[in-house]
Amino acid sequence: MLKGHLDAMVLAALEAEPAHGYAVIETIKRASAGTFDLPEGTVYPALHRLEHAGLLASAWSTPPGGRKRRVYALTKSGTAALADRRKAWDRFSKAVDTMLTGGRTWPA
Amino acid sequence: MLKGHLDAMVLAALEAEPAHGYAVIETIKRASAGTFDLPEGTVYPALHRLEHAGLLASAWSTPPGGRKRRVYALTKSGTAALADRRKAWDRFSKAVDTMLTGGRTWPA
DNA sequence: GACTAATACCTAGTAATACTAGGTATGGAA
DNA sequence: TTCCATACCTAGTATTACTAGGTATTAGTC
Repeated sequence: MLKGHLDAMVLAALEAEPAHGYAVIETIKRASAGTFDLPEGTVYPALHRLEHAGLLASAWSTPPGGRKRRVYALTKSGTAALADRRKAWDRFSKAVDTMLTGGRTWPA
Repeated sequence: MLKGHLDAMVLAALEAEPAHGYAVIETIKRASAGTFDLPEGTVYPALHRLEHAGLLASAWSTPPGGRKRRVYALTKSGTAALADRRKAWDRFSKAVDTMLTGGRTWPA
């Protein structure tokens, strides 16, 4: 349902500050008002993919009295990629909007 | 890049009037101002899929002095599906927008 | 102390999707 | 007659997101 734009959302979730996988899921759920309640099997592989592509870097951390977490942060490439993805999304969504509404105002 | 929303666009392209595959490609290209220049290998299988799913019906036609074409039209299910897809797109795109802009106005 | 829920990570396998790369054929223009 | 645009098709491929499992820790409850 959201194929192809997951990466952009994951990168965006990490823009403000580095975070671990579970937190990324929570952030996306909250920011999308529940529309995107992504399963872990979707997000963890995506994080690995993005790290492998050099857009994210990770490090293990163990907060005081907490469990071990892998914290991901945007790399320089990741920041650039996010900017690209935003532009791509903008073009993409405008084009789909035009296609689906035919230029009309969407009836209430 | 547009995975998952192709069907909606194909259905929308056929909403105004029935058309054949090649025309659907042209319609989408024009309506999206060139953003979506879909290869035939993407659109024809999609038309077959949608017909198989009962959302489209097709008939061969040979216009005077023209080649044989397969003309597709929305079925009743197709019209309903298009309405659903539009709503889904609306929710989806709003959620991604929020996620990517973080509620901020997008800087120029 | 036992049990449960929430947190936190992971992977193998699967279904679907869109695309690549081919192929066929006709009509009109150069 | 050669080429381009039209018009259709399919087999195979890469990618993607998801399903369905598994492991482990911490905190709270009974």
